[in-house]
Amino acid sequence: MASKSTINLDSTINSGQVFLWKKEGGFWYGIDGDRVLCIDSTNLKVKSSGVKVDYFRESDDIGKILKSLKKDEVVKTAISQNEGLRLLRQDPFQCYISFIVSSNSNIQNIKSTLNKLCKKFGERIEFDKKEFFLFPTSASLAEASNVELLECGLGYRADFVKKAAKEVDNGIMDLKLLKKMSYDDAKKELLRIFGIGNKVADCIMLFSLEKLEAFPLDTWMLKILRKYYEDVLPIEGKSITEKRYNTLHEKIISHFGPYAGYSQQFLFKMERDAFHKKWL
DNA sequence: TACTAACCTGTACG
DNA sequence: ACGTACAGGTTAG
Repeated sequence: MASKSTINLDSTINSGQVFLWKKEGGFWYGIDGDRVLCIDSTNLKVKSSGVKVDYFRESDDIGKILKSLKKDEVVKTAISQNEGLRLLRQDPFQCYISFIVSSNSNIQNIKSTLNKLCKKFGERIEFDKKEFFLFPTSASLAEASNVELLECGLGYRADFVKKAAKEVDNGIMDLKLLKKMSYDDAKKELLRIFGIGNKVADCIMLFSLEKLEAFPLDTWMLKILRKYYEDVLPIEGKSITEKRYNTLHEKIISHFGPYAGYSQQFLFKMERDAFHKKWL
């Protein structure tokens, strides 16, 4: 079992998995679906405005997971540089929309757009004598006008967001159900959605749908694989096609093991930090 | 099937 | 001030 004291909040929040967090006077405040989370950075006490969930995945056997991950030397180094980095268990709908918004964008833009979406379409609540806007419901985004969505800075993704929200709102896309499905089946479902490709599907599955074998391959991860895994996991060609993505993913699972998603998170964090890339 | 251009926004740089 | 480069994944051709 993970002890909360082993979690490094700063590393965890600044690792590209969440966007709606801000630090104010020793406290981290974050939006997760229909609630606000507040975490004391020093003793990691969690206060929440809504239902409690295991947001920090404390029920994971992190000792066992880390032991498995450390079989790989590069990951072992990445772990030593980021002790306490953890995967989070996010609200599925927020995660689904967030990573659709993330496509072909960067962390600063994603954060800005998601904040605007919350402000325009989310419920306003007071928590800790501060004002917050919860993540919009699928219904509110499904009904949103194009103009309003564009005002949030979505650009051509406005169409993606609206259609994706509609699919959830009318029940055709059942995110809860995807949690119970296999990796392959859940992925097939997500890929139906306009605006969701391989990378975004893997992010949604890893961060909110209990698929620890998901290994999102973005430009950074491709860079990492070429740099450290040239011999074990060679990538043919310059770009990554659908077919290559799938065959590579299978090889990744057999190399990194069933918790490959955790490996990905450590590697991603390490490499972006090495290039001094900005987080939240 | 495989490759490539187009897509929108915000920021940084000259 | 004004253009140009760049960060990013998915879709459509």
